[in-house]
Amino acid sequence: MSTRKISDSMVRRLSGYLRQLRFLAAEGRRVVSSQELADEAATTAAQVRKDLSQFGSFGQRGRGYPVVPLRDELVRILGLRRPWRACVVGAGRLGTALLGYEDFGKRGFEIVAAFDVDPELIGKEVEGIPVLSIEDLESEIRTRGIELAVLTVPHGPARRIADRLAEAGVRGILNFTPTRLRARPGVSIRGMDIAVELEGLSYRIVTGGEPGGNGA
Amino acid sequence: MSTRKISDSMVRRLSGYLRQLRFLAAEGRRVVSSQELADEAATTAAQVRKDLSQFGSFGQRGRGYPVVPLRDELVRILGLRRPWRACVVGAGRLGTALLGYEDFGKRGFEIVAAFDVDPELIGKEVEGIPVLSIEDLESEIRTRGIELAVLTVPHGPARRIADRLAEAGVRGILNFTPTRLRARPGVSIRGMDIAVELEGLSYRIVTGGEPGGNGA
DNA sequence: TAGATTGTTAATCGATTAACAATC
DNA sequence: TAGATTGTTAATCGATTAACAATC
Repeated sequence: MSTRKISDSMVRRLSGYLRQLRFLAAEGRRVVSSQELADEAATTAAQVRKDLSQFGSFGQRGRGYPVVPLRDELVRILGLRRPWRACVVGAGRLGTALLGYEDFGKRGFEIVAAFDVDPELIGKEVEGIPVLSIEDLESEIRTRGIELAVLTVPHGPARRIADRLAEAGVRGILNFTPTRLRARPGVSIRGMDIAVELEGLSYRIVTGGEPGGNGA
Repeated sequence: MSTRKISDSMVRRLSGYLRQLRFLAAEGRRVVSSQELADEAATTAAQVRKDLSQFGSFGQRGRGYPVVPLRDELVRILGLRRPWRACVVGAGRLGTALLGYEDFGKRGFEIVAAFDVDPELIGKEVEGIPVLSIEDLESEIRTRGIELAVLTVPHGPARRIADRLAEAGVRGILNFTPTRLRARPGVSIRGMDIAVELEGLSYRIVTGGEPGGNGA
């Protein structure tokens, strides 16, 4: 199964191809060229072909790539054939906003619970999702089969809660806190650090460059 | 002034060093080694020294880097000496959550306005920030001297609004929408794409790797 | 002085780009 | 067949790592 090492930037590009393929499939398109995929994902046709060829030969020379089979292939590669069970930890403003983020479902991520410390919230539902006590974090994660966590707690408890999530068997954490989490074996971490991105924008602007970084 | 080309990943590391330097300065620490900065920013001591040496010689051999001067140097390099005037476009759940995100101010970004289409919201204040009509986007941006925009509108209008922001003279856009914005000369763009990051997590988990990507 | 740690050069590694034969 | 476009190899480019002389 051709397992080279795949860089983060390549995985991001694969997400971009998948998004475009889903769009084209919905429109009924049958075939797409590497050039067209490249345009949407802000890369080059050569890069698209190189990326895809890591996993097999999905296209037809002279014709392009068949939309639906390639989409399904990318869904398989990215591990999205079945939905992931996820929770939001921290039902504050940001957490609540994310509970209502409808694209989660569309993209294969099912939010099954939220956790918070606030007694006012615990036991209620927000956006149709039950808010549970963070005291029961470990047991609820186990009984509900939760695999991913979106972390939106304050800086103070962030590390400790990340440790508890790892302990409870969560496989991945999407970290919206301004806290750098230390790596834990068996747990993948992705950071969404607003301050870091804003500082990146600031740097690009003052140096007069618009190498827009990722273009997402 | 040493102007090599600086990669996005390097700018992200610089943000990480800055964060740690601010923390150390608040604690009263005088000196820090490349090794200590590396530990916090999830990189290596050699990388830290290489990164910093792009901009000058800030350390003392045998002693390390002086905390406050290096912090100030990074503030200067990243363009953070004066605060950036920013707005949030789209005062829905996510936009509102971001309006209350206190770290903006601490890190040198001042939110001076929000924009929305909802007549219920227009004219009110949310988190002490005035919500203005998106009809007045261009004029308000100009009169209020807004330089950055945080985009949290739905997919539908995202491209058009990004174009209007660019037209009105905004220098940078932090894009929380699931829409890929096309580059515009003079406007830097950073994407915070939740779906892309979740798919990245998914891939890392199914391939059993925890090369946690960024660790933010 | 002896120990520590930077700044910088050279070596390595990995990712991107270019080119083109294969083939639809 | 002629034109288009992939898959793949080779060339280029850039980023990271290692090593060590300089020097505090």
